[in-house]
Amino acid sequence: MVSGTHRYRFAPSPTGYFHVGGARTALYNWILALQNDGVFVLRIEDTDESRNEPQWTQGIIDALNWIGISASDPHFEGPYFQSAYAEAHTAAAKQLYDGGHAYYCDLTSEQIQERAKAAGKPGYDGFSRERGLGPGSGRVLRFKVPGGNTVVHDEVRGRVEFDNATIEDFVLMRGNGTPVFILANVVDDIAMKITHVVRAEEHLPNTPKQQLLWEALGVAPPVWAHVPVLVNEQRKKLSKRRDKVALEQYRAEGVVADAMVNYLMTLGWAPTGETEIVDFTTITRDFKLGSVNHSSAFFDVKKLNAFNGEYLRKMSLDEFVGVCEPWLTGVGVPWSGAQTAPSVPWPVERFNRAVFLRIAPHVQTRVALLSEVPAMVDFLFLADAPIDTAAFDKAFAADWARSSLRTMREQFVTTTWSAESLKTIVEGVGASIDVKLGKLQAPLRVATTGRSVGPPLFESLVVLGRDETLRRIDIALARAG
RNA sequence: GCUCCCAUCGUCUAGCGGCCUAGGACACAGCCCUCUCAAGGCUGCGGCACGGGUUCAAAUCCCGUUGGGAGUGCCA
Repeated sequence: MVSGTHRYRFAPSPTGYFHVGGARTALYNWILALQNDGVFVLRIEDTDESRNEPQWTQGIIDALNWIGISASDPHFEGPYFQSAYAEAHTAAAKQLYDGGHAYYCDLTSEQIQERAKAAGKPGYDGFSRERGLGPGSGRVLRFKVPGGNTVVHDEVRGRVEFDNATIEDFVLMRGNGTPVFILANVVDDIAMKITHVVRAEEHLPNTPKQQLLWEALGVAPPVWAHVPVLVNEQRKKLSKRRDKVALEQYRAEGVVADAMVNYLMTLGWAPTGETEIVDFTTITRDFKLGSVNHSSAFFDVKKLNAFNGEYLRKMSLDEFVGVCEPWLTGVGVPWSGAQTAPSVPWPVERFNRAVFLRIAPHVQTRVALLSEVPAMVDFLFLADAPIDTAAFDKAFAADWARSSLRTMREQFVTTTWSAESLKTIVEGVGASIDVKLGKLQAPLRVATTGRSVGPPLFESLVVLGRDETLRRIDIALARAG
């Protein structure tokens, strides 16, 4: 086993928004580094020039920072850029070639396919192994896979054995002289003294190749750990193309970091105890690679949202108001990169923090996502009630609707402007015409808030104010005809 | 096709040979609470893929079947 400092790494390629699966893998590595007082190395694998965009790198750093993996933490190292290590990759390739572990091949992929077809076996058949070709333009460098077996010792899966005969002589250097992922990855891991490679299960099949490379390079392989992949409803690996996987998107919708981290950690692993809602300290204390599940896990947005709702409700009022702010003002949270800030439904100058503070306790128990907050309080900051036509028509369909609303209005003029007295008035009106409060409040609610659902009505009206309430009732009465 | 991985409620999981009549959470349904909607409380629905072994005893160990998934690029 490894002695000395544990060095973990997270090696994403900057090819798009930050993937939730990547977030989970990063979290595993981070937690392990924290537990062992080790190091979390961030390496940006930017060797495929065709797919890389520089802006994604900052996105990765921002995303990591959001979930608590801070670049300024002493356990954090990097970012390193794979592209900066090209010389080391080339040198390793030469070492492998000189040592007889690799050879050049000039076959095109078409030729390889033809040979495979003729032989009835898929893959490259080692045609150039003994041809003694030297380097040259268009020639790829291939690894000479030795005979025998390769046994991978995996921290989550145990012992996995591969028959080397099933591993073809894979490419190390492209025809244009650039290294491919598998070589660059291993060389970088060696250069960065990585001791533990914790990554998604999709990498398990090429682990024997990497292990062979470590050995050919004369270095003892790291501890491997392959964690199950995250899948969609169809049980397919989460993909950027067809699934909603961008961490930034969940953030923009109002998922808070703690909820995201907690939820991600319940996928493939579970905290001990009765509840799944646990803080990060508990997670870092209890997490064990050995207890990570072996099967893929469905990334369930519904459950994520439920977690988020719990986190929101657990906050103090101040905290809650604080996290709501960006959705109310359009500023406050760094929607970095290509992510656009949410649009606020009212003119910014109409927003009043003190007013929101009064209604906030009632919205706190009613939202799962922060992005749902504006629609719940927009009636307070819009010049007029944002009338939902269908709700309006339905509320005013009853024959008692207009008359009862008029009666309420009359009494609203002189009453004490408190939730209790408003409720008493409405109840009184209801009793006189034998209509239950639940039904009777509908016209009043739609007239003043524009919607059939929302925060408690009387508290809302108190915050709205007497004058505005009366004005909106008049408008609604006129509209109802 | 080949290689590898996987298999407990619909979903995420607890369980690592007897504490299991299989526990929790999300979702769903009902009830309570209630000015709408939530939140909260209670209740319910629902699972060890199948077949063989091993054992006094198997969800737990072994083998097979079936079913999923991943990999199979001069992508990472």
